[in-house]
Amino acid sequence: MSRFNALKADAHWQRVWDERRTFAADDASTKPRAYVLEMFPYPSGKIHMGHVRNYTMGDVLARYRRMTGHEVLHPMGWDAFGMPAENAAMEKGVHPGTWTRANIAAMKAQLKRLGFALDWTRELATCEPNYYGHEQALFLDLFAGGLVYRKESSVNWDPVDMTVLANEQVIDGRGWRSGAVVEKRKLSQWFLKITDFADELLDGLGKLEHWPDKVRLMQENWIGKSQGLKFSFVLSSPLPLAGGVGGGPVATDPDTSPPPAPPASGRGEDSVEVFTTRPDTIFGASFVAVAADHPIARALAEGNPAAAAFIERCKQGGTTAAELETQEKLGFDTGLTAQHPLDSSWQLPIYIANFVLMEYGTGAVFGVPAHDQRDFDFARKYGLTIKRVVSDGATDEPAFTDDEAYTGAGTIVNSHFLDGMTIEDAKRAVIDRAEVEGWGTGTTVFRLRDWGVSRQRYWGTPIPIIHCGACGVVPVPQDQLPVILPDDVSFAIPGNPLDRHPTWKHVACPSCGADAVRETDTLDTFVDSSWYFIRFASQPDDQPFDRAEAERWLPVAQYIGGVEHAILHLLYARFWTRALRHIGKLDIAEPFAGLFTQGMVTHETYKSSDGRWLAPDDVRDGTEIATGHPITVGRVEKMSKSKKNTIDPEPIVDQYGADAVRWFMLSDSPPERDLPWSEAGIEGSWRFVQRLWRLFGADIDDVTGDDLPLRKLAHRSTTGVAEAIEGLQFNKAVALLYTLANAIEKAPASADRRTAIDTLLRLASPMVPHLAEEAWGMAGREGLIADAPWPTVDPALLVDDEVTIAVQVNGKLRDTLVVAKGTPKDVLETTALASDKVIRLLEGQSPRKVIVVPDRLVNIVA
RNA sequence: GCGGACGUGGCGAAACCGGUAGACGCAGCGGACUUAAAAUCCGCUUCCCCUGGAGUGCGGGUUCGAGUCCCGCCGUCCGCACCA
Repeated sequence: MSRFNALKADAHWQRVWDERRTFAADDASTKPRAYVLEMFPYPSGKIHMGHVRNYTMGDVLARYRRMTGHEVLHPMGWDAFGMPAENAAMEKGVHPGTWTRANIAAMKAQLKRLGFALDWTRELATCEPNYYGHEQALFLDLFAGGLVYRKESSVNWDPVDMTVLANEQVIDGRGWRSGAVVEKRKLSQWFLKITDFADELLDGLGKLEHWPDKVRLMQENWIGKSQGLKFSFVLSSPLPLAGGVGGGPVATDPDTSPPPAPPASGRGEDSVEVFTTRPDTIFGASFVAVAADHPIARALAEGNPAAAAFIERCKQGGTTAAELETQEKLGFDTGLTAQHPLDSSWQLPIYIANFVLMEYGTGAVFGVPAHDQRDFDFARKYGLTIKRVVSDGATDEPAFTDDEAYTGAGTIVNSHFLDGMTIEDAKRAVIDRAEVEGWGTGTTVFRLRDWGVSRQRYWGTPIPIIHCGACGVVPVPQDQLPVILPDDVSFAIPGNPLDRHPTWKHVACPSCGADAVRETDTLDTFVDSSWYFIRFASQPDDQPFDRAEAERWLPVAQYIGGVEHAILHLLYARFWTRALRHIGKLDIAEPFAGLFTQGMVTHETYKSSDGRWLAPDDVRDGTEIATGHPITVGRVEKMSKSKKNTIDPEPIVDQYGADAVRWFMLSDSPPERDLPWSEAGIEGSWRFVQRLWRLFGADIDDVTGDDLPLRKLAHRSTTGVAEAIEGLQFNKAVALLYTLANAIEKAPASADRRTAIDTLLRLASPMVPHLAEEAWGMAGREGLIADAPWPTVDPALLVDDEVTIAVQVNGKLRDTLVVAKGTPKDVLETTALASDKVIRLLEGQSPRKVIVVPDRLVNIVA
């Protein structure tokens, strides 16, 4: 019998699936629906092993759901805007669109070769006007709904590339591409009001039962809800102001919508507002500190060179983790003092401090050195009072002699009316009193910031806004959408080609007809990926989606992707979905009912004798092929170009076929953990594919006879594999299939064996679909196995009538008994005590105690 | 610093509610077939001082019984990070 010819079979069945549109989802179907989605790829040009693993997992689930009678939506598209296309344009002189579309074509061909059960009729690319035009419409809907605003904000500016960089693109203070020192610049940026949904997004996490705890926790921390007290200290002397500092820390653009945040300096120029989560320690305060860019600091700097110099110094501080770790707490005594809200005779010094962040809370804090480590360090350095107000039970003395701050539980002391209270009670008491007396309010503060979506880039969705000298910000009218990116752009010089395009940005104001200019910023590509799963579910020409149609598919039943998207993408998509609900476009709260984050594909790393990284192809039998020198084998790490330990899937598919690659992706490692790629592993997968082929191809006509144990195993395997796939435990499903295949190979010919082979074929078909179709066709079966049902299970065959009982003496295994299931306790005990080994161990003594667990074990305590 | 996850053979890993630790795969070893090799098939494969003993990172505890539960360490990885 011949080998399984994967190359031939793969191509054949992929064509058949395509021609028959086997995996096109039917919107009109009455079957239960299952929306299975993997995170769509960025079209970099080539798929990598991570894609293969991700899409194989989704594919097995999608194919399994089809077999269990679901109408499955399993689409694929392209997250096609983004910087790499512009970089390619700059480096190779190719248009970003040309580059991107060629990459899409290449990657689509690669994906097709893996035989994924995808509905290609719904393919979309975010860089096409028929996608981003609808996104512009949604953006304007959100704008009309009050969820979009514009304000000036500080950005990372690369002065060489003349563009804004994301925080992730700033490495040690320099642009990742240009290497230029990044500047902070104030630019007018568009923001989405994700903070309006902070509480909702946080609460919603609790209902996402089918999400990994890890991701929920990460989002919870990211949203960062803190409850406490916001209150004002009255300044003891008026600020030496030159014309006033204005309302808040952030000067607002004249043409903006109202910014959501109230001015941070509270009641005006004669007070400083602070936020604290520890109002219970209010009597332990010994100073007030404001951020370097706080209005008070800025006002002071105008007339005080020393203050100005200090603020400059703060700004130079590094922002990397390591720098923050070691950076000294620095303060500048302003000479100003603030009056304690509960004691008008108590004056606290006001410092400008480098550890206070303008972005969080009110940009000002009060310091309680005894019970906050940072305040403690600061107080030690500047000789400020350290007063105990929380007792750990050891002492109540106000003099605090410990070496570090005490942040644990305890009783409030040295605090007037709070004395004797617990921390929680004291918090409540101070907030109540502040609210009654009117100097503060109980407040919730979030770490989450509004989402800045402006990017000074060409290859993105144009923000559909027109700036008119007379009318201000004017949305592009719906009938003028989409705002299409011009094709005739040049990347010869840095900066945003849209901004310097000769004609594109010049338009008549839709409102008054005067000369006006388009917004030349484009949207963050995370906007594109915040709603693509809705467009997959419904894609009419005249609107972003049909509400009823989308609601029939959504939410996504199972979403699968990398954990690197745990926060940004998944939080933005959750926000966008809730924002659409808020404006009445779609009544879905959570876009992804189930989430699974898969592990990476890893590989050994190799280094030459002189320390160069070597690719797996450069290495054979512990030596470098080119030089013959011995190599060192390094850790197993994530595949990366820099360490040269990548394996390109394409030649692997050429050599072993899609099914062997798919099988390998599912074998051995639990899907959420890393999968170490190995040559031996793919060889093993290939051998198993061939073994299956031999099993399926054997002559099995006209055999009769029973094989009850095998029949039972086939039924047990069917439930086992089903449970494993539903739980996304593909490694367990694979192990069960090996076990079943092993048993079938060993079993003599019988009718049960023939049926077991059919069962194995169906159970394995989601994983090795090409082989399964080929075997199915060869056996002369009707239609496609892709359309065949999952085997039915006879529950009676799942129970064993014989069980093996463990016989322990003092908890150690000494013997086993095979007895009928349900054998009564006393019989088990008698049988166990009659065991030769037990008799020998007991040495004639009678047991002190015997524990019997029916169908499980007998433990004899001697 | 804060938060979290994880530590089981040479390797990837299983082990349900506390009940026979190591299923399944890889690698390895022995054998069959072959002129030979590949492929395939059969068997072995946690360790040791092997009629027995030890063993799930280390040290304690609870229990008739602990990989699983509790306490304390050690280590690895991940996320956030001057968050008031």
